[in-house]
Amino acid sequence: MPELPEVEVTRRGLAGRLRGVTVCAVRLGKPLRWPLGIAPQALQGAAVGEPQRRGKYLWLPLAGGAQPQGRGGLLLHLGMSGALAWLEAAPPPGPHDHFDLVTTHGTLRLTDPRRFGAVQWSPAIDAPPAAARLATLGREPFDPALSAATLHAALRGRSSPIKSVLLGGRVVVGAGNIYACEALYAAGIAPRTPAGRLSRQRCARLLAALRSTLARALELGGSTLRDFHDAHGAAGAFQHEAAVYGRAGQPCRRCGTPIRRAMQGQRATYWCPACQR
DNA sequence: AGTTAAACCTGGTTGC
DNA sequence: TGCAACCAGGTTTAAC
Repeated sequence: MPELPEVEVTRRGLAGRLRGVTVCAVRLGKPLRWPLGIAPQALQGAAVGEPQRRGKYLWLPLAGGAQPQGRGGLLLHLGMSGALAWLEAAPPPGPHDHFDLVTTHGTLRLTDPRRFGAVQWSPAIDAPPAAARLATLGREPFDPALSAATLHAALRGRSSPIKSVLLGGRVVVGAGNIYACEALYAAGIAPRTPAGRLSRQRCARLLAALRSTLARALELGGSTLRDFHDAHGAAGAFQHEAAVYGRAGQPCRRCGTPIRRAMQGQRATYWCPACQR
């Protein structure tokens, strides 16, 4: 679930709450995608910093731990079904609670039924292993340096469908299956169009559509299909506004043509065959 | 190098 | 009702 808007909503919900907070303990549940990479007790006494986001990853800085190797931070990913919660009084962990950062002021808890999520310690965001995770990521969608011209140049020569390229995150990060479908609809571009065949003008439309789609999702607190909740337990509302995602067979909100669904690279793609060319 | 398929997991829904 | 098959927000690895 968690695409850029959901991760950013989570970050904003935590921002300001972690100031002056110190780690008391780390509790681990079932294994997640990656090992933590450090002994949990080494993080005891570390001061928690402000969370940062890169793509769909969160970076939580830690400083001044009881042991010098505690310095660094945690790289977190919510996977498909993860959600982070800030709990001032944490109940005992449930069967899907796989990571607790217990602090002096509350507990940061990762709940993730499918366990595609991850938490990994790294000595710095630009040192391994975090750096390796982030190295292949494309541009941030709201990076002012990302323009229609740079997007057009990055897509040149690529034969993959534009939908797959958006999902890949190596050109521009942030769009997952929901927002890739929605942005392509807003841009009027058929998802199977070879990426390298988009004109510069269509790249401009796509970039604007991606930005407006993600911005609208941020306003609505993201999308909650099932598992996602922000740091304070609130669900998102964007799913009620989706124009194509999950609407196979229903009429296009613009022209009435039934929305189509097809598998593309092992993922379901939704589009309007009349509005998207 | 670029593209595509399969794998990682659990739970909910659908269909026989 | 029971059970098998299929589907789901993402990334990583292996195999063309």
